[in-house]
Amino acid sequence: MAKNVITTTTVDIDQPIDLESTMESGQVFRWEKNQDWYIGVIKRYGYAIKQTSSGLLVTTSNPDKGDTIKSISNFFRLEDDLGKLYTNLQHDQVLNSAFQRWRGLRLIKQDPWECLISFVCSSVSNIPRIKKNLNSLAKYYGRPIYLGDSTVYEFPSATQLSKVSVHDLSKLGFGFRAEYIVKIVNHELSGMLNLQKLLIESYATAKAKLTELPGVGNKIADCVLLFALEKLEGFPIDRWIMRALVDWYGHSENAKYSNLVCWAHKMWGTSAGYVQQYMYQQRRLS
DNA sequence: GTAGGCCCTTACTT
DNA sequence: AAAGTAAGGGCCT
Repeated sequence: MAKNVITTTTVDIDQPIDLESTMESGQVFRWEKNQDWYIGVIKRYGYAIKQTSSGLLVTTSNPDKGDTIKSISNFFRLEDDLGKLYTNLQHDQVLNSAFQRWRGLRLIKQDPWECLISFVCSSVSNIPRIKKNLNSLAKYYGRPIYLGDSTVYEFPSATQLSKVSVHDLSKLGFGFRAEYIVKIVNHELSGMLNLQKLLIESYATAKAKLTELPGVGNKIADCVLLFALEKLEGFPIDRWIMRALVDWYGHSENAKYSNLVCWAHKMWGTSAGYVQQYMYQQRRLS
């Protein structure tokens, strides 16, 4: 038997979905574009995904068709009703134009561990460098997955990263983030950190836990909360969102992070996360 | 509580 | 080519 058996599945989708803007919206770093396909990993399997008129075409190493559909639906949060979001907030001119420009941009539900490490890497970094860092980790410490002609890598668990030293990571170009990552791996290994448990905690409780970790402050915690821990009120404020809040909503440049998040929650409640994603895309790419 | 210096490099611009 | 700067923050004082 060949080890790289792949199957192809059509996933029909009745929700707005734009694969490209979703994959290029700074949520994930390890999905590579090849022609019309995005290639990456979800849990234990490799996937190549292409947008079609009726939804997505998916080629995968996952042998179970039903599980493939479930995984894809889960990953793209197809349970979220974007049409409703667009209607509910269409009175806001800023958001309304972002909704139209980026229609189908969706939040992604990622693996919490990879998400945490990814955003610790993102601190004062840039996209190409973050990608390089994460791909190094995956390639050197993760399990390879064969998907047709391409090889992708499962993101290494804390156990798989247990022997990684600050020196190793420094050589891979992590800079001052190397120390954070080694410490976070140890937190996870010691059981002091339990990301799965945070899935069922409240936003506030989970955020308090995350910000105890070295290298994780307000912003990075919000990224993990929103992109992986299913806290849709998560409202990460990076430079781009800050500029948007100042330019479009009249906030002061030195407004406090937590006050801004509070304001966002009053404005948008549990839609704050989606609002943030559209604002980010609009401010950064338009 | 909070302003400023510092952290390690890389990618990209002048 | 060399120098400068921005890059999806966080920590410590």
